[in-house]
Amino acid sequence: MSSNRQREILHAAVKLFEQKGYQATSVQDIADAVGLQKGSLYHYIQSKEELLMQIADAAIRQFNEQLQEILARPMTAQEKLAAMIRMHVQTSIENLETTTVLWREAFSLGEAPQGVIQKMTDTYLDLVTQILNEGSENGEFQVHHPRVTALAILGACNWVYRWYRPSGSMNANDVAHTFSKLFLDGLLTTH
Amino acid sequence: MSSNRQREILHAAVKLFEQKGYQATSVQDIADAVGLQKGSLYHYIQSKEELLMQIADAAIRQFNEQLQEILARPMTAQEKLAAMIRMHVQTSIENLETTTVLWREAFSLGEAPQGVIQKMTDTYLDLVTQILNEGSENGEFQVHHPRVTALAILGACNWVYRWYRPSGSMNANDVAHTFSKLFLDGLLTTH
Amino acid sequence: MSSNRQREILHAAVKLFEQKGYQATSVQDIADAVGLQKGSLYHYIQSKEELLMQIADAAIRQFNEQLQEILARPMTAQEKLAAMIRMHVQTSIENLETTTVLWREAFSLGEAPQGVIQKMTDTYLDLVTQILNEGSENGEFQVHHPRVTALAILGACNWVYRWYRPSGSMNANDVAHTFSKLFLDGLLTTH
Amino acid sequence: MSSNRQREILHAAVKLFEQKGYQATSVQDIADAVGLQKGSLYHYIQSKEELLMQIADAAIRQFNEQLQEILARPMTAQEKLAAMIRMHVQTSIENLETTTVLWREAFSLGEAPQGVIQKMTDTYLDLVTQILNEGSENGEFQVHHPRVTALAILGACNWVYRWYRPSGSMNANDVAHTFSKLFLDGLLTTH
DNA sequence: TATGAATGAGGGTTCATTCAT
DNA sequence: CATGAATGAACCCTCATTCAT
Repeated sequence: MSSNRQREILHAAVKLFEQKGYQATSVQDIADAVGLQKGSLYHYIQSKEELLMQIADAAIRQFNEQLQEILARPMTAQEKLAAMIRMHVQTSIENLETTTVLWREAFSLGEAPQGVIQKMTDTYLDLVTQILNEGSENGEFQVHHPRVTALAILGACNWVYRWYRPSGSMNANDVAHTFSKLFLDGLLTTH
Repeated sequence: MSSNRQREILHAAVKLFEQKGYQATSVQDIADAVGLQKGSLYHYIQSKEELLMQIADAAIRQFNEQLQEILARPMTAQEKLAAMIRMHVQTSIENLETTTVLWREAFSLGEAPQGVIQKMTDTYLDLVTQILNEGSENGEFQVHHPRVTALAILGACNWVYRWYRPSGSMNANDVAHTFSKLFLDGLLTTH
Repeated sequence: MSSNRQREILHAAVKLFEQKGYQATSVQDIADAVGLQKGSLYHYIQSKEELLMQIADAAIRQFNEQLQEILARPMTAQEKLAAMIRMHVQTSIENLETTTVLWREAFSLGEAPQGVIQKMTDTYLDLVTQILNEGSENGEFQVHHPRVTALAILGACNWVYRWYRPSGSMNANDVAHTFSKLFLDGLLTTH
Repeated sequence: MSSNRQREILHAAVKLFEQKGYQATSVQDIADAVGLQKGSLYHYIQSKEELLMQIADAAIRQFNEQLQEILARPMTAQEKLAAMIRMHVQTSIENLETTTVLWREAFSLGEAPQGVIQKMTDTYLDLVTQILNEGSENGEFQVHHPRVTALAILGACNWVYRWYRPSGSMNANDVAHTFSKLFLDGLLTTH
């Protein structure tokens, strides 16, 4: 179904969308990157927007699937949260280009496809909130406002694409560890 | 200097850039919004990009100035951090459109203006990091990695524009309070 | 009639038309050069095209008037031709900007004003041809085809604006002398 | 490489640039002339300016190449000069539109492309000057100032596009002959 | 006299997409 | 499968000119 060429094109699109932005990337740019003529691209894609949609969909889908797996494992809430953070940061960093496109460019999608992405993002938020509620209920966590707390954690994680550089001294584990400590223990020394 | 019309135009641009995105907003759209001919706009602006730059510049500048004020006040580190979070969330929410344009659209700027914005954003990060270092040094905080921690806090705060809706039940204070509790106390009940 | 301001404007226009060309010079450029607003210029001029017309008209008119004077003087044909060449080269060089505008930019005029300039140019050609005919009739000259010969002489003279630089080592007299020798004596040593 | 359409477009551009001038000719005009949409032109050209450059470049190049050929032939200086004049006048007249664009419109080019044309024009001048020097050295010519003399001859020849009309009674040979006589023998009967 | 806001038409260029070959 | 010609709408921006103040 998804031929080599199609994967090539998708990959080129990710790279270009990340570098120049979706709108600033022309179909010609993508064609050049895979060594095809502009017109020939349309044997493989339906539209430029569909390309963006595929990238964003695959990206958010991966986050969701991995989180589902974590939730299915028998762990305490705090272990689940730490695992979620590690997974999220790691995935973001390992697929920095894709993640960038997801969070920065998906806004350029039309209403309908954007709604699809939004729905999956909402689901993801629900799952994270669920971890917090679980910890709250079993006494592990004190959560002031689960949904907003989940949004805070997700905000921190999803902001990573904006500052993380592979050339820097930190790896994904370092970042995840710092995040986990912050969210679980807080900053204060006096508890 | 900044006439009524200029402010009108800026305001219309903020609104349109927030609604449709910078690239999808045409100069014609802005002209229509203020009741001018397309060409007439150019009595007030130099270019569409300059308009975006002005918006982004004013936005990040306001964040910086307010944070400077907070830092100048005689408070403990944890008070400063709470104040910073409250200010940041409140400003983001009160100027939701402007903030959205700042974080979502500034990427469309050319290299040079984007660099200016980036520099101010970096300064802001430095100031927040400074609060953490201060708290760390005087024993108030235990900070695993100050810079990454600052980025986590900023990520959470800057993500607000993506989910906050004025029509919802939460106000800025509610959000800020939840954020502060999370970052200061952490989630764990067992300390 | 022609106030100081009007002369100022004309002068600025000549300078700008010479430097950037008529079409590439905006009314704003001229306004800037004289320290007025674009709109204020129209108290002094009727249109940008009229400015060009005035410059071209004055330029060709001066050539014609000076040639008339020469023709009225009691001289041999060869003296008249030499005088004409000296006058033409000198005037071209002394008013290099104006002359440049005349020959290079007048084409941008509309049909009617261009016709006026053309008529005066034709008259000038007639007067030069007349010198040649005079010399031919009285035996001073051997002229193969008076009109074409006149056009050759005028071509040489009118080309001067394209290569003459005041910073060079030649002055108008040097050029005129070389031209006269060429046209009167020819290049051949064997006569 | 240069398809039919490309030649068609070039030809239409020459015609329009000659008739209306480069600046007054819109891309729309050219598109209309070849029966394409404005945007479709850009499959064949890079820009309007590039079109002008191509025309001017080809024109001056042809003059240079033909002069090189003449210089390579074993002839006396006076024969070379006569041949140069004949070639120049003939080429100018046979390609009257192209020649007109070269001398009248190339000024509208940007600095860089204009410099390229200028360099080739300078080379041409050098070659003509070389003929004069040759004749001067071998005693055929008496040349007062070789470079200025060459400029006079070129001025006369390059002015042709401004007055020659194919509908007139003169052909290229007539003009060339008159020019040659003038430059070689001069006007005076008394030598 | 001088301003500067406003016009309105036009400028060159880009681009996602289609389609006959 | 691949091409590349063609579309047609939209893009940002410029500019000579007018006119109320």
